[in-house]
Amino acid sequence: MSDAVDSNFEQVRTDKLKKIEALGLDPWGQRFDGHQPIGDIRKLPDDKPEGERPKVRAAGRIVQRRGQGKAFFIDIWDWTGKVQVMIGQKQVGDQGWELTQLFDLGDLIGVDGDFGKTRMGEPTIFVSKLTFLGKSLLPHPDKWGGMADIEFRLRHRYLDLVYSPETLDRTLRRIQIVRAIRTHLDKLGYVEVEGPTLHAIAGGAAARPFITHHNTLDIDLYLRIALELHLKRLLVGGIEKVYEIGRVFRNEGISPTHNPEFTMLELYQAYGNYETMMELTEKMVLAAIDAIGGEQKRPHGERTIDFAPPWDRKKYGDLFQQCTGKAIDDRAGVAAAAREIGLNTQNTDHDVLVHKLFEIKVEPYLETLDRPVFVHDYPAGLCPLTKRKAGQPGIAERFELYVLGMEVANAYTELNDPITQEQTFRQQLAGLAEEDSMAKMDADFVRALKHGMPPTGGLGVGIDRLAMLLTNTTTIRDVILFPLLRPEK
RNA sequence: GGAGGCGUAGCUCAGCUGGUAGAGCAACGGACUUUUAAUCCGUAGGUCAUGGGUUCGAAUCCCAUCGCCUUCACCA
Repeated sequence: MSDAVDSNFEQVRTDKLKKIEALGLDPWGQRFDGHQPIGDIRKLPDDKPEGERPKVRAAGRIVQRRGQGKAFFIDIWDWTGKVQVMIGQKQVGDQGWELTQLFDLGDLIGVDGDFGKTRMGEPTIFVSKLTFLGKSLLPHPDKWGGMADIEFRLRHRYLDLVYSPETLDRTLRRIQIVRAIRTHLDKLGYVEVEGPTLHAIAGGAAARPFITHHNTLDIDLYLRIALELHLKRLLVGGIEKVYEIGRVFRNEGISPTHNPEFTMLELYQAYGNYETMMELTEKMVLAAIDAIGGEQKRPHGERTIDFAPPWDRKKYGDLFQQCTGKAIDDRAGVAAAAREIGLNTQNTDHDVLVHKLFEIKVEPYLETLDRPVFVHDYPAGLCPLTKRKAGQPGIAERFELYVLGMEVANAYTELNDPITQEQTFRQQLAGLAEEDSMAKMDADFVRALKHGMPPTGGLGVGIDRLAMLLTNTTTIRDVILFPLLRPEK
């Protein structure tokens, strides 16, 4: 961006600001009570004859202007809609007319007038009184060109919200989705809590944390990578149905489906298991869909997702057999299939090998499905902190919800056995690479478990990804208002 | 982090195998009291991301740097 040119535009507008002051007006505006949402005004009858028209008061941003001699037609925008206002020289007086000459695209104004139609049939506020509410010193994008540059839109999200209707729409729908989830869970008797964001030990997931520092205590702290370990402490404390919707931070790559900070729902129900969570997940997502219009067949990019219940449930092992032709416990067959596609089978755990094959052979198949599918009953080796199925020590009670191949939810029958938990912590630590060595034994958490945690069903949902799927958005950066960007130089 | 692509006026974009930087909107000056693809006449606006190099001559070719996008890897 060229400073010389910017300051030129800015200078012109600053000069106008001074002229507005010279008119005795406040160029930054004052409290302006009682204005009606433009969307509401647009619903008023606009076919009344002059004299019987509804009186209205609106406030908004000037987004388009058409001068016509002694009359101006201006479109003002607020977050509920857009409406044309007509400003006539006779109607607003000398001061109002002089002010009108000083308007720029982007300025904020308030209008009082009555609502009707012009001769051309356009719903219009015929202004009797103008109030100046705020000057814009920098030029806004023009309405016709719009905002096409992705980087420009991300760095000027405030403009994107005004000039890209889909951005505002998507933002509001995401908010409705989250609110519907909260309402649904509250109705079921879950309570929402707020766990700490600064952790002495970043646990609950396999991810690299961000490091920060507390000055007075003089200790390094980590931004949380999961909500899990504190919510489980609350289960020990008797809070039986608990959830948190909150930001977690993972110091990893950025992609259309990954932002370094993102919003997770984690939920735990004492005396439940993963089946409890499957039922809950389906109902909760359907409640969210209801909140934003209710269509269960939803477009997503080139595809259509059909959320009509009941959603399919497929066993991990069955999918594996279907897509690889090998039984999941066929050690020789799995190894052979792995070698066939160039995987190193030396010193690799059988279950780990199975999952690599799953990613390569099964996930592409899951991407082809246009309905959500619960994949359940995972190999126990993949989820050490999950309870085993009764009588099947090789199978863990876990499911993941896949939609178009995207992992949206992950749920477990949680391990509440502190002895196994502690062993697993130790095994993980022993096998960690140098760069992951910030992971530590969470002795305090194990101590909590030793006081007795109920058998529990637990669920995690990536809220951003769910919002993507429900709002037909293909990049996570468009469901997050301020995704991480490198700072401008 | 690897590989590819992109970066021209405030915004949206042209600019061919190297030959004096363009348009529309926005802006500025003037005209017009009912306009709605966006009235008419005129004016101004650019270190072509940044820094090097090749060349008589670079927005255009080469190298490096910065930023964004796509993709792979890691994850949710």
